[in-house]
Amino acid sequence: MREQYVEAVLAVAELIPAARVLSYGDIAALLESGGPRQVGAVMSAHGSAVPWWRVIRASGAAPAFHEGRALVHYREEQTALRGDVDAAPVGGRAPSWRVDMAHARWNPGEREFDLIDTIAARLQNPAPVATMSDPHDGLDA
DNA sequence: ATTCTGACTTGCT
DNA sequence: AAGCAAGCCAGAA
Repeated sequence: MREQYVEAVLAVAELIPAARVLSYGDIAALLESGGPRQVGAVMSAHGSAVPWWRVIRASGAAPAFHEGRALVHYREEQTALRGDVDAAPVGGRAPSWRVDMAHARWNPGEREFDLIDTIAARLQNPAPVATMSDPHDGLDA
């Protein structure tokens, strides 16, 4: 997967405000590139440095294998949740709670949307900078 | 080139 | 509401 893609996904993840979330699929859609699984792959491998708990499954379920740590953050940020948060923190079974997507799903404002659009554009155009006024016609070599 | 796999989604029981 | 199958996208074996 291109390094650019990783950067783009992480960049979007960082834009998500506290107490709000986006699904893997949402991010793929915003970037108009790849799919939910690609975004998931990026988060899995490079997500540790960003607010990864704000990128979840479309169902509202927290990232697989990280439900516990995610819950800590949700409580901290007062993210809207549904279900029995206090019930059985037991391993094995799936958590009995979910993020309330209807209320916590983030809708990028015009400003953020532009920013994301720029990121998406850069993703498809490898070298958007410094080329337009540059007199170099062909890439020699 | 083919097959397997996964921090995913959706639709159908 | 919970489980299952199929679809999907890309990287790895």
